[in-house]
Amino acid sequence: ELPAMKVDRSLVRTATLFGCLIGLILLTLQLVPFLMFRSPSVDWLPALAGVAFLFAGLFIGSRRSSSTGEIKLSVRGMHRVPGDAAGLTPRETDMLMELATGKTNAEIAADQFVSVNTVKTHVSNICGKLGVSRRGQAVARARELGIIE
Amino acid sequence: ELPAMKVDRSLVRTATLFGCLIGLILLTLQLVPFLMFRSPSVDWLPALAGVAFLFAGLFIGSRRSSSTGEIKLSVRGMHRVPGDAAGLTPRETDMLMELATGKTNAEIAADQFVSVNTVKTHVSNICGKLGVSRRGQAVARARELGIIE
DNA sequence: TGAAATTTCACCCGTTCGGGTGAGTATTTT
DNA sequence: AAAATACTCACCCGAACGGGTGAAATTTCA
Repeated sequence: ELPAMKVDRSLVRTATLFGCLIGLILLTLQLVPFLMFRSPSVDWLPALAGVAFLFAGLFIGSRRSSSTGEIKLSVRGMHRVPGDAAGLTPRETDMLMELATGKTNAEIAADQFVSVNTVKTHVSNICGKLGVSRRGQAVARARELGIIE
Repeated sequence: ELPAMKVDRSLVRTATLFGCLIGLILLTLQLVPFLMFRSPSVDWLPALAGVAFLFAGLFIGSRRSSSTGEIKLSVRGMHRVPGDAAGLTPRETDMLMELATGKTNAEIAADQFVSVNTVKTHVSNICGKLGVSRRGQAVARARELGIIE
């Protein structure tokens, strides 16, 4: 199998934000004069490019799997992450990293672009797999197992 | 100043338990024949020794300050512990160690022989000193600062 | 392609946590 | 001895968490 394209998670996030921002800016630059000054001369090419950037950003951002450091759409297979040893799925490992920083479920949800309920489910599953009952214990256990740091 | 008598925290706990156990055993060995067989010949010296051991164990156990690794009644001064750097008191460092294991306030309270309210106060103060708002963040921050591990 | 695994989300309910306030005791320092 | 610091405990309330159940969409893999 091909080696997965390694991309830093923060890099992915930055790319996502920039993609969205560029898209919005380009879009705004085209829409504002049109709406404000009734200017009939609108270049639709930059506008379309803006929309494209926007969706590209959203697309990449929504599919990023940060724990593996890979973008899902790049390659498949070869997912050997620390969490595997404990039977954790890639997504669960993501959540575990967030847990280790002491974030609330709401904060994790915002970071990972999912709902609070989803985060709760993941955390619950993590606790089950690590044989603990609370998030704090999960972090401590994960450290013992070498999943973290 | 005299150097503080260094005593490992688990050692202190062990000493406490053994003190209590020895006291109870000695006491039982004297009381059982007395109560069961109405034996009038009771050696009171071992019995008293048992009581002494018992109270010694309870005394040491109740005053142990585990974070410093010192027994409070030993010496005073010279309290240089990791937590000092962050302005944490010895007791607060104790609590921090407990926090890192993911225990609940109730569990910590039981371990440290204080009330749940006391634990809450300590945790709250720790969070304040570390500039965070939740216990999970406190643990993460403490790790960054090298207070833990 | 079809079964298994993963990821996503919702709702309820009881427990735990965090923030604030106040206060008494004990220890250390000045 | 007085002041400062540390430790202890209590109560209230809103927010966060944990446990359980159910379910649908997606992805992975045989």
